[in-house]
Amino acid sequence: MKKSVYKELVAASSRPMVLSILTGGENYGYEILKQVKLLSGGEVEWSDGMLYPVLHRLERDGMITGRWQLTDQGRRRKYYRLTDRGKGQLARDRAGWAAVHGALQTSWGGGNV
Amino acid sequence: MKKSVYKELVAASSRPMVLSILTGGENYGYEILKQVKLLSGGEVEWSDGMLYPVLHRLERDGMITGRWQLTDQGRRRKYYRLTDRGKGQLARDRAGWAAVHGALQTSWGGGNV
DNA sequence: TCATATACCTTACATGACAAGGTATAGCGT
DNA sequence: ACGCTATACCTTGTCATGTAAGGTATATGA
Repeated sequence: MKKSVYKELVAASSRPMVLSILTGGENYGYEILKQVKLLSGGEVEWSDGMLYPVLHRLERDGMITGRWQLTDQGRRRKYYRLTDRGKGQLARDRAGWAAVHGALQTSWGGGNV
Repeated sequence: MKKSVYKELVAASSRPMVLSILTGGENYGYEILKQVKLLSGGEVEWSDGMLYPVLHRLERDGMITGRWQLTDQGRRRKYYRLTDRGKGQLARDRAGWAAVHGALQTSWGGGNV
């Protein structure tokens, strides 16, 4: 597993990342895990033991809603969908991320790195 | 205090931000607090109760070294300086940040946000 | 005299990733 | 029939970290 990403960074990005992925339509945990890896070009790999609690919290807080579905192959999946509340949270998360990223960019550019 | 920045984001950015600020030369806690606010255009405001433990951890881990100094006005300050180890950590943090930021950018651009 | 700014520090509490474990089914090779 | 891998979900114990709230002390200006 790639370890360039420290855990605080995972914590900071998990909610906006999941919400953002769900703007592309319903999705389920195992697939989201693969999406994250794909979106980062293989740089970011989440553990499932971290993702499922994230999904449960988001559902508990009304950011997403889940429904169980059985595939033709006989596997059970829990599909999640973004709520209006989740869309609002995503917008706030993006704003926060932009603020911090901007400050880091400025300090990186301004310093003699 | 501005609250667009959730605490996980503070946790993810505190180390690279402090290390980055110290690439500009020696600095002390109270001034770093003001630098962060300045660098973010007022968007990010850290509490001092969060910063001091960060500085202590960084010093404990050999990323920075501190020395006490008395100003002409009779105030005591603890000035911190970046170590080689700290420079290496900053490089890794920047790489991790870039990976996650890239993934978020892709998901934001790819989704119908 | 009193409020504000400077400048540092600590503790109780809640949150969240990580490691490690678990359950169960499908598909493949031998 | 057996074992291995992938799919697909879940939980628990431990550790790290921000927040809120408190503390100490000095300088400056109204």
